[in-house]
Amino acid sequence: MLTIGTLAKRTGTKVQTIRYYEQIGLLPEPGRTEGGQRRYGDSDLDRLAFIRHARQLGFTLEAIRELLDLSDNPDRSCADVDRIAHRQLKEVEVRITRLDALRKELKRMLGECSRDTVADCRVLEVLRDHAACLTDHGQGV
Amino acid sequence: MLTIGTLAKRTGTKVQTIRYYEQIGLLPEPGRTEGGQRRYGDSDLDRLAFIRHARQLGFTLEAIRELLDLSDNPDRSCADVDRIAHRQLKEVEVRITRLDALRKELKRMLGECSRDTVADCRVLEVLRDHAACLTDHGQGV
DNA sequence: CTTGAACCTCTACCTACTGTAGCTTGTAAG
DNA sequence: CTTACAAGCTACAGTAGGTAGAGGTTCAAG
Repeated sequence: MLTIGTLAKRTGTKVQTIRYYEQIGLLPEPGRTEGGQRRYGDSDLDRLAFIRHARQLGFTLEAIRELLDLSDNPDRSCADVDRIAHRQLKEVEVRITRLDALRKELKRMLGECSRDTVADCRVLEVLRDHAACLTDHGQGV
Repeated sequence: MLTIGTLAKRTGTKVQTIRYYEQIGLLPEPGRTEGGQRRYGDSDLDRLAFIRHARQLGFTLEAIRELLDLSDNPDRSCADVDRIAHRQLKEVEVRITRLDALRKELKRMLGECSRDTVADCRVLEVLRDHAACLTDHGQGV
């Protein structure tokens, strides 16, 4: 039987985060000692490890909830899992594309800075530039 | 004199967001009509455009606050602006690196999926894999 | 003068946690 | 057996960066 602190250390999670996962129903309510402290088993460790790994891969808690549901029904089609993972991959790729454009813009901006006073700072000028800004109302990062 | 709705349309911002920026002190309190409605001038449009453009480049509101402060004191050194922009560039590059690793992992995972039932789904197996997860407690995405 | 779109304030909600206050439990040492 | 104290508990507040809705008021066109 593991205490919440041990579980936290073994999965690299904060104690509060574990209680939070329980609160939102991602982790089942564990057994308690007479005094009311939580005690976990190995299946909790596995489940939490799964959650943390998926989080590291950028899955939202909602997606993880779906994955756990699928995982609990082993006879369902793998295609659902596949679909969720594909969606995640797409999102990651979109984010990368956006960040890359952003990186280029920042580099360009910095390349033009003459390092003089703010009055004629290129960086601020670029940021002030309406032409680029008012015409493009795409999503932020 | 512009209404808040016009300002919103011209900058691609939601009306509530403009009021939110005012609330946190990023935008100055504008003049009001007798009835209490906000009315903006061109300087407000410029400032908001600046904010939105910087947000699109991924700057935090705190960083934008700094940039606006610098912008209001044109005699200060451009180096401060440069420093903020460099910090931003670094952050973006870190995020890209992380996302790219993530993309590779997702692709690898999906490549191995046999599309059978969940019972032997590779995606879930990878997510369950302790070896990778319990040993690496790096920051999430 | 009427209509209705756009404005107002205020409050609550979102994600995914994190931190704090004030109190209780568990455990090891003496 | 007692004591000390780390680690646990609940409950609530706060973070970023907004977004949504209720319920009421104002503005401008027809």
